[in-house]
Amino acid sequence: MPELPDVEGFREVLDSCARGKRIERVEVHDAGVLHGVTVARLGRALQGRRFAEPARHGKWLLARTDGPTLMMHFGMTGQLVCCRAGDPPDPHDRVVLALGREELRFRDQRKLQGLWLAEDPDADVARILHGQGPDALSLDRAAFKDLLSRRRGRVKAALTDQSVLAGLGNLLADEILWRAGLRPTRRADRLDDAELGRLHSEMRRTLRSSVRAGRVPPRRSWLTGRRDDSDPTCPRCDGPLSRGRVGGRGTVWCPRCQPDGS
DNA sequence: CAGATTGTTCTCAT
DNA sequence: TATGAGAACAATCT
Repeated sequence: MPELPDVEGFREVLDSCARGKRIERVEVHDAGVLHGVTVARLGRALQGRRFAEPARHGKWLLARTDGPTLMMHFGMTGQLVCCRAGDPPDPHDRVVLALGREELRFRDQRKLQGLWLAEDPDADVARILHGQGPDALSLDRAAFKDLLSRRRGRVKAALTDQSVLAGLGNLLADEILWRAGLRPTRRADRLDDAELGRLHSEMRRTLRSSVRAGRVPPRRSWLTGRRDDSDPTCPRCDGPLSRGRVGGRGTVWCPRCQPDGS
């Protein structure tokens, strides 16, 4: 689930639930989600700290405090939820930060990613985010075109490569390519200027609507709302959608609206 | 039971 | 050097 819009939603959860509040207690229910930090060290580093304004880069959420920064990555199934203290625990609540009346819970079924601690909020954040490309929402048209036109692989692979631009996942990439009318298997460096321009506009439009919805909305007018149908049809032309594998991920496209050649 | 899954990362091949 | 395929990771669901 978590792509840029979901993580932006978690950032809002963090902002409204935790900003300005003091971390009274750190409960680690499953140390398997901690990366490069022990339970004891995490507790010592966070206890007594106050949350500051959170930030996001791509799919990373940065929970800043008046001390270290807690960095979260949600993998495929992670979420950040704000509960009242004493709300019934979910079996997948891996880490709970008690804030007084509220609790911030890092909930994750599969534990593919998790929590990192940046004790030095400048150096460590930079180290952990090293290799991430620019955030997809902050990329202007010129920079986007420049980035994509240097990629010789498939355009979908470029869009979902976090080192090229950060934030797009499998659903968003398919949705954006469908809207732009581009086959996911097209080589990025063979897209012409108009196609790159379209791709950039559709990326921004799709991201904006998705951020508003807190996820890539499965509306029937979107590709995302059709991709799990047993015989999916294109919301635009009503023709059958194709399924395949691009860059190792399940990919859906419309053979009519997303032509093969250029 | 086999196969699939919205994320990342690593290895090996091209 | 850059890409791509496939596996691995974990825990389900179909």
